[in-house]
Amino acid sequence: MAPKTAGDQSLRTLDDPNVEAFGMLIEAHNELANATTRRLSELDAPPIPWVGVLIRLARNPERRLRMTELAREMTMSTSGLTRLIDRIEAAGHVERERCPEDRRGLWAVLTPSGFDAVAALAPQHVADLGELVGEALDDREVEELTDLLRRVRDHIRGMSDSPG
Amino acid sequence: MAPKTAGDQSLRTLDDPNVEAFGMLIEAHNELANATTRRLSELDAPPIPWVGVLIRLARNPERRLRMTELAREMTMSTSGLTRLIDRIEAAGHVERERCPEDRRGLWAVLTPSGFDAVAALAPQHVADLGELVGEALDDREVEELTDLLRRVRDHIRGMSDSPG
DNA sequence: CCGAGATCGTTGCGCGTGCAACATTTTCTT
DNA sequence: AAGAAAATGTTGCACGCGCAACGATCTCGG
Repeated sequence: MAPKTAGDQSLRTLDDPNVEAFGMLIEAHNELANATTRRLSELDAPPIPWVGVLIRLARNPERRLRMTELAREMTMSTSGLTRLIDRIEAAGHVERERCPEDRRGLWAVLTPSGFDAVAALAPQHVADLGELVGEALDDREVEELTDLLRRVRDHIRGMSDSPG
Repeated sequence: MAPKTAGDQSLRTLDDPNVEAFGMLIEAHNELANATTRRLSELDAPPIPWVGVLIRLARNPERRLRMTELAREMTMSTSGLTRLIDRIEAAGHVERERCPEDRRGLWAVLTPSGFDAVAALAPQHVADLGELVGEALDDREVEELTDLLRRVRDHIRGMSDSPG
């Protein structure tokens, strides 16, 4: 019998369901993000963060969202969003509009060009995700996955709102 | 009744379970990655990618992995991994070792210092994830989440191995 | 045995992001 | 009403990553 290394015990701690879930979340995310990016770029559609912004704006009845709110929904820093909107605005898909009732604030407003861009990429995007996700999981499982992820997300957001 | 914008129909396509799951995967991943990074850095533990490398090396009985294989497991490019290992090696947690039977290849080998680092951060890491994930989901749900994510990951990996 | 092609890991380069600091405006406190 | 504190969005800066190109080595076919 080969002698064990001294620290083996400490490592067994890492055989933990939550750690495993975390690792799998990272790997699945990376695989899915890479695959989706590849497919989008083959149709010279914009990269994923652009799509995230455009979709969120398009879903809103007003076709507009405040910068900070958009950053929060995108789970990214406000400075990151500033540059992101810079680029999307340069492409003509979005415009900044001053906010009357709070003169610090800005609206990110979807332009007609931006709307067309979403409409153009949507079918292919849906088809891609159907292939990448829908083929791996049946309908019920997809909904379950969404539900589990949402609960994790909301739990963490709730913690950082009132940090321990 | 307010008249509808012309393109509204196209956007309804985006109300798709797979798209929703995709969005939730990104958001949950970002929230979890941010929260975990914050907690690790409070204990001046290394950032997440370091932990990913160290854990994978520590789990291996030989305490070593080939660069390309490690990159594949980390779901990152080999060039990205080269720099990552550069930094971890500079910190003394890993060493590169030439591969006898394939003189192109290198082993990334965990050093005792690297092993200690994993052992030191493991308990806190497990506790953090217990709080971030385990509190949001019960045991069965965590395993279900892991299973669903693994199946998505493997499905995509299978597709890119034999691309359409 | 030799050459074409694949594989391994590294490098130059550009890009997208987060952090800290900032000006501006709003909100809270007293 | 006035000053402190918080919130909004932008900027300078540095960092980590992917892509393309590369030298080195292995593999396979003639």
